[in-house]
Amino acid sequence: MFKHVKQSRAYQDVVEQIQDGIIAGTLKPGSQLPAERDLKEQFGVSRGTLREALRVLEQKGLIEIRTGVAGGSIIREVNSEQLSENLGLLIRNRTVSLRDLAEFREGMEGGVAALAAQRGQEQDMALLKKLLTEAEEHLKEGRKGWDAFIRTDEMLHMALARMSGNQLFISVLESVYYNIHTYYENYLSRGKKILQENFNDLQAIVTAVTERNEEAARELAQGHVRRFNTYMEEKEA
Amino acid sequence: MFKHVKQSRAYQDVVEQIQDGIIAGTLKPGSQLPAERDLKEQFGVSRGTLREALRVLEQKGLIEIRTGVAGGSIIREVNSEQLSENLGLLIRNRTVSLRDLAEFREGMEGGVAALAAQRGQEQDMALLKKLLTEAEEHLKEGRKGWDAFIRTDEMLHMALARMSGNQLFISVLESVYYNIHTYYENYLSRGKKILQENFNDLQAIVTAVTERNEEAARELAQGHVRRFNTYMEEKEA
DNA sequence: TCGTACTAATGGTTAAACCATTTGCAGCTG
DNA sequence: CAGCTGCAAATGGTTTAACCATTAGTACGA
Repeated sequence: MFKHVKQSRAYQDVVEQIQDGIIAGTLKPGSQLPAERDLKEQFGVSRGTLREALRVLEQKGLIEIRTGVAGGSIIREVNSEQLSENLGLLIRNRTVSLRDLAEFREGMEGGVAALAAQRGQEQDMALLKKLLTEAEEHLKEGRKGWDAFIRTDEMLHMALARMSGNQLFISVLESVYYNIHTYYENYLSRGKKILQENFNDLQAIVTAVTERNEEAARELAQGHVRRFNTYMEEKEA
Repeated sequence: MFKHVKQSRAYQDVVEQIQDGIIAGTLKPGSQLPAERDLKEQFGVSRGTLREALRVLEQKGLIEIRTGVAGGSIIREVNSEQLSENLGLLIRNRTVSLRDLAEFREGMEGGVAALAAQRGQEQDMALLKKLLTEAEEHLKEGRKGWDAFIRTDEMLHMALARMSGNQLFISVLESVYYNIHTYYENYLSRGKKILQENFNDLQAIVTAVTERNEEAARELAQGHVRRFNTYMEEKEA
């Protein structure tokens, strides 16, 4: 439950002070920290120690460091980049398999679809229909449209996630998709028949969402993901 | 898709070389890197630069650094700690509401229960029953057993997550529970009647899991979480 | 008006020294 | 001999001071 205490590490103290400031809102995204030579005075540490702290904060995704005059440490808008990186590391160390990723996604897409049905605005619904039309067009293009279809499919899923209004779903699903595409691109299902089935699923989901039928959206999305996981696993074997 | 290239940063090069070694398996978990004063020679950089690289690797969770003779940088077994930290930062920074956390959890618990029903071993089932018995005892203790009941409830949910055999579920749920307890402890439902209902739900879920009834387990777990989210939201209002 | 070159601010790197922590061993003591 | 004490050495942690590299702004000249 608790993390081990590492004592007498000055840079850790610096990291925590800045991090707390960001979380508390004292340090707002976009604003700049003082220059290293100033900061080291304020913290009462050497520049080397301060820089180790800044490296840690950078790795956590909390700041971005630019060189040159008017450069320096800029507080970042927090995003899911670091989460993605860590997921990627886990995956590459074989701790997380394709099956794990897919199962995880299955767990979430149902909830996302239900929330999207509940909270989507008119403009969101319009976007869904637009993406659906795009997908259909890519499908008609035959083999050369397959990759584009898969991209559109993903955009549609991410649009649903954004409609859920839940940043956790958005960030985590972003990570999952990023890692699936980076490390398992080849296992994504292709082929006329299977993509047609995929499209039919999407159409049904979008219809349920636009009709604000939460339970139908949940069931359809879950079933859809589950079925396509099976296809991927067959391909993996 | 691609990350921005940051040029002329020597420490990044060091990070990548070591990280690649770990991923490729050349550097195995548990093994030690040479001392800083040796490493800096091998990489041809100064000690300060090398240390910035080590700080980054440490923050990524790839190495652990110990002081003293026989200390140094030890390659770590990759685990979910960093993922949890990132998720925690996202949660805190986005000022994610209790509702967001709860919805997210709702999305996952169903999948977890279904997988647990599918993959649980005999000993896992035994643990579930043991935890259920404990929970019942805490319930009988009245008001003073409430906190203990909630802990047991959480342990039961984590046991289910572990039974799923999916490291992603395990890591993410760990982080979600940790953050709920850290920031929303006061909103957790208490009271004789409500905890009794909670217990009944748990009993039903465990029964479904031990009978390997995936769909029942999924439905029960999802419904359970959803219902208790409503209670929490009422309390929040 | 445009472009070139200089200037200054800022992060990136280096070097050498010293501090702090930890392990293990030598030697002392009972 | 058993066990404690304290020192020595290895290793990470920190400091200092200097210099290199990159970049935005500015002054100046074609």
